[in-house]
Amino acid sequence: MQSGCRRGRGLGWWHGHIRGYGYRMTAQREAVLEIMTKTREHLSAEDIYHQLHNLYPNIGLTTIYRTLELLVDTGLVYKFDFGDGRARYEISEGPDSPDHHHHLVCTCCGKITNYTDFIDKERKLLNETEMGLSKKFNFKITNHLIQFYGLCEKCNKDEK
Amino acid sequence: MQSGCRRGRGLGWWHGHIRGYGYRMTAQREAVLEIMTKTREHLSAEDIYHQLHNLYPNIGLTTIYRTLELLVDTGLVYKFDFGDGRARYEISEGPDSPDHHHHLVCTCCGKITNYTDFIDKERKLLNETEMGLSKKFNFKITNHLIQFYGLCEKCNKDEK
DNA sequence: ATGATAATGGAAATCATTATCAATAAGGAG
DNA sequence: CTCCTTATTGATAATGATTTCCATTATCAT
Repeated sequence: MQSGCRRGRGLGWWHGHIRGYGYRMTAQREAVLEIMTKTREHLSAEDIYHQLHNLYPNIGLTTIYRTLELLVDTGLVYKFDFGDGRARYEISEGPDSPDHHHHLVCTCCGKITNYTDFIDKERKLLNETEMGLSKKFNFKITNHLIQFYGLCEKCNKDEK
Repeated sequence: MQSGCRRGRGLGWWHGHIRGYGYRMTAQREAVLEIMTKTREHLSAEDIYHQLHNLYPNIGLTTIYRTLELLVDTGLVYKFDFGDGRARYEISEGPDSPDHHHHLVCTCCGKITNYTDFIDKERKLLNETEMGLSKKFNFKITNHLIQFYGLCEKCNKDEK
């Protein structure tokens, strides 16, 4: 994939990105990114905190929050609200990446299912809509959110 | 419109709905609905609380929250998260109503703009997507959320 | 009108997220 | 490589929206 970009010192590909924004690279930020890139789950700040606590017993929850904010601001991470009262984060693949996906949220058990199907059609509609709305309302659209809610297979069965 | 349904006693059209779910009709619920139906704004629980405080000085914020939860559960009201740290509520017109709309959220000043354009195209795509996803993941979709984020006309100007 | 029970409201509790601030560490200059 | 400026960290306290508790009150079927 992008293995050709690896440097001898084992720096993550995100170093340049972070430094480019004028931020310093720290072990804590490294650690958070390490975790984010290795999972497809939708972690909360506390999830990350707990996972890191083994490796870095002294890392503070505050730092996790601050780091996540930074990562969201620089576009490395997406922040989501699935309605369970805490924010959830996921590494950004960019809206044009083939990995770009949206979410099905089970309103019963909270399970999140990623889907990539229909993304192309969605993207087409979204582009049209964004252009139309931008023009009509003079609204400069920078982002969008699509989410489906319902019952996952398991909860749907259990309900009967 | 639906004025033919009015009864002599001035009961809101929602009485039957609420009673139908086995809930009692109270002055407080009446009052919250009264406000919700008279505005196109996206009120928070506290907004409603303050607006009601003039008429019902003794109404409790707790009751507002409980009432809103009830109204959401019975489908009379939609609950939204526009990212400003508090839930916002809006009377439901039903996803098939001609008043059904989605939202543009200004990430700078928080302004919410309703739009009804493109809703038809959206609905078409959403239906297809919902059917496809339901089948593929055995996920029973009951609801969806679409939101656009960006800068409203004013904030976009001010930024320059 | 009466009684069973749902609903209310005020205060206290939760809980995710932020603010504060002294101590620490990153990284550019020399 | 070392020093120094300044961003970053982490422990703790604060915040603020939403919930929980529970004694009091109001609804409505009978």
